[in-house]
Amino acid sequence: MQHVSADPYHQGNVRMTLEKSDLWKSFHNLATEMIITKHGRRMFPHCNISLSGLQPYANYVLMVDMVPVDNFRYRWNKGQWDMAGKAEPQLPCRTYVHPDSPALGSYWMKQSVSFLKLKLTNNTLDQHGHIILHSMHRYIPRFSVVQADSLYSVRWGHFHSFSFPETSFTAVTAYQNTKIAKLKIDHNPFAKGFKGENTRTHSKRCRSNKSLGNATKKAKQDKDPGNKSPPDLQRAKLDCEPEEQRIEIVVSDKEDLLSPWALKQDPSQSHSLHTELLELHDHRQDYSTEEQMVPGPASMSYQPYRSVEYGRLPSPSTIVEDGEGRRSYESHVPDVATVPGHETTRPVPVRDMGHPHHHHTLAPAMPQDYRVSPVHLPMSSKTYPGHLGYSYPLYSHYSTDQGMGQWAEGGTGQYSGPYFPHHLPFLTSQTLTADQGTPQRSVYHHGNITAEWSQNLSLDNEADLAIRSE
DNA sequence: TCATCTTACACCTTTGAACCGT
DNA sequence: AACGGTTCAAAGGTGTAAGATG
Repeated sequence: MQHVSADPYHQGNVRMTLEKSDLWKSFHNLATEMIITKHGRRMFPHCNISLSGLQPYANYVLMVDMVPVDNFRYRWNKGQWDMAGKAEPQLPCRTYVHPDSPALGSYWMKQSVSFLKLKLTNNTLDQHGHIILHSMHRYIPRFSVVQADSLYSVRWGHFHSFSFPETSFTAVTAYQNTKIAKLKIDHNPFAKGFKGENTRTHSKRCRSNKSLGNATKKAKQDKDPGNKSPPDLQRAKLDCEPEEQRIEIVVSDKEDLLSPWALKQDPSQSHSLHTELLELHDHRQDYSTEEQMVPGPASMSYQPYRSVEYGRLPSPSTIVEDGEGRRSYESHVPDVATVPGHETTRPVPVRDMGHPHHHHTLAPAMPQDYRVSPVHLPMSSKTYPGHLGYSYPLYSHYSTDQGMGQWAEGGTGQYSGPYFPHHLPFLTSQTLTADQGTPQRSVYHHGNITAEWSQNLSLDNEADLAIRSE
């Protein structure tokens, strides 16, 4: 198969559209909750996007990670979400790489891209590559498209990052809002067993009135329909992070952006703001990337964008809405290739991860600090038509107050060294797991061992592409 | 006591192998 | 032998209830 590398300086205008936007909005209007479990739970609705504006014969890697919306912990109280203090220290941020990555632009644009198999967990020691989240914290998925011929070269790619306000959610271990649970039952085919009140199981499960479950008890509290919004939600900072690591999120309550928190509290204010910005300013990075927040329909009269060209001015952008309610964001930012020469050549000690001053060692084109990003690779990255493949999430930044047990403990596939290869600030240290129950490819990326991994990856990708081209 | 988390469970869909007919 | 359709069992995705935990 012939690979044609696109001129990084003349990339097209990348546009991303959220599929099933209406469904997302339905959940968003009730304050979306996503169950997280020890062994990992899929999202519902799951992330499904479509892409355009890619170069058909250039390879791209698609990724998604979960960005904390703010720096608070929440609690469900009397039918509404209340702030319940400061957020827990940030966990090792994992990035889920779409199992088809890398693939040609034509492949990504041919059909919508599903992140169905992405799983969320609250298990900080998870080794299955699931995205680790804190319960009772709020997140928003961030999709990233980077032109790269392999995961190996992602580090040099130019990132286009997109977020959709209606996909924000609160991670929970059990549903707090029964309306959310009901909505999930209504739309998730796997939950059909819970449809209808007259089912055998339902009557069986309701046999005990004195032992009402969490959600049942909460249902009584739901009598109060007003989901009030913490006023501070409109502007919150991750001030638990060092200055350089702060993610600033500016959110207005225009339209339904975070509406369960804002509109229902005081509808009169729902249209008081005519700006809708959600900026994720990650000051840690000095790299070139674009991060774009797709606004709600009501915001069509203006041009909100979140194209954060770190160190550069944001560029013009266009909001596009099709007849089916899908919204997309088109990037007009001229891509600027980042070159390896921007990186430092000094290895970074593990203990310094998350240090406020480490950002100078960053690669120039990563949405987060991926210097210490152990990569999960499957035994094979092959995916077949009609079958979803494995995931090989990347791991991003740590902060100093995060437990490192996940990486520090010994054994197969465990990181054991204090340094990361200086020439691989992005793909580093290990392959922890493939899929559950799958034999692990354990490679510690030091020196020429890295080349071994690279070779394996390359071979897998070649085979993958060959299969797809058939 | 309370909020939150974990686990087991029944029910369901999805998946893929086996089987059959053409 | 190859292909396509059907069947069926296993695997795995759901929310709920009940108990555990801190």
